[in-house]
Amino acid sequence: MYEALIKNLQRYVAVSADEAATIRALFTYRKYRKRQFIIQEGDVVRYESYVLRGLSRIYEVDPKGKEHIIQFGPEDWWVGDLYSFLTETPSRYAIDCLEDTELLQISRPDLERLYAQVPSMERCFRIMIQNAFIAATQRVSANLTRTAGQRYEDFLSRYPDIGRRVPDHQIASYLGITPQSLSRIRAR
Amino acid sequence: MYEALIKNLQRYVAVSADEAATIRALFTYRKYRKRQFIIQEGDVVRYESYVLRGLSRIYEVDPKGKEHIIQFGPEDWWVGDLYSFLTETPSRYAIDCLEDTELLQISRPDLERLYAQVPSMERCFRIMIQNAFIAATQRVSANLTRTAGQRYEDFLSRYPDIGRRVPDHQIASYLGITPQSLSRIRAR
DNA sequence: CGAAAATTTGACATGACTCAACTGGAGTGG
DNA sequence: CCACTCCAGTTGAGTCATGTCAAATTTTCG
Repeated sequence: MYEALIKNLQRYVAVSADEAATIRALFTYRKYRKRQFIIQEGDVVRYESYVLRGLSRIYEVDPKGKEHIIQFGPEDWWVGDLYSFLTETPSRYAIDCLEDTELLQISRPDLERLYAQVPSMERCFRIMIQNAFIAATQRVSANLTRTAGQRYEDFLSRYPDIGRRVPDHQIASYLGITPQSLSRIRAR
Repeated sequence: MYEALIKNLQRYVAVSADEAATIRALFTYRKYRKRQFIIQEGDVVRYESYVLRGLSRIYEVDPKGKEHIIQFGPEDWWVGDLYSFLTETPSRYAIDCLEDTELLQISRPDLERLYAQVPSMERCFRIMIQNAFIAATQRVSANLTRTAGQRYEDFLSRYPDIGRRVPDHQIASYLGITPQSLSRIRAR
């Protein structure tokens, strides 16, 4: 089951058999059920997680109790809260599962061991984070330049799969609008 | 003048005298005047730039001709468009100078040489991009959870310096509101 | 000083929100 | 297998924040 992770890392750097063994040794397999929390608000995040199977969501709860989805975590994505993970500070976010989910998790010390023992991982993670940064920048830009309706269409064409797997009100939360507004947009 | 760059890189990794020489050899110093373009929309971005002095803005122009500021680039920040830079694709963004600006620029081939000749740069850029990603994620989250007025206060307390250096209508553009709305928010 | 840019203000339009009610499935347990 | 509940989605009415358009005022800077 580590194969999916290793294949994914190999998109960016070569991974020898030895190195693959090190990777296998440092990541821990873990299963979560639908609705189960991976992280709760206020936890110090101890693991970054690669999604083998399933779907989760990272979200924030505002003072009025409303949930705002920051990101979905489908197969082959990473979920976690880098800020909390790196600073060992309580997280403002919660992560829970929209479907039964299987993860490969790595702790902070083990990630540092990984960088030390497999130097190409430094490059590999640099590239993966770079891609995540580009995506986050595009999302900031879309929030500034596009209407809610356009962002909804963008979302469906970029993540058709997620669009089929989650209820509309979760997508509304990701887009930053109410379920009612999304319903009206869809009715156009 | 390369000292500021090297000192900044040393926040994350050690840099030997030899390595510093390599860095000096691969970055090019360049000056821009206020209002001058560093990148124009449609350009393929050939350089990532470290800001030695001055202030620039990365922005996008929407179909109605309105400018939306994605990011400011003050001293010690990096400006550019990673997506265009990496994919050699025309940029959707423009970058121009709000003040006279001095940059240290590196091209894609030279950046690859830097990674090859100074392996710790792979780690250094991983960490810097990681920080940029965290900041971008926080901005996405703020757009979802905070009102325009709160985002304005957040901006002023996080970047008091930029708040003093740029006119309000540029901050409005960064916050995603009109100058008129910002003026009314300020009047509260 | 004078022109251009930035900011403020007013009147009005509009898009999204809130609150509320209603519809239609999906899942559950008797 | 049906009744019941729960949840997602839709729809309506009224409100509010922000946008648009226009003009007046202030500030900046050549």
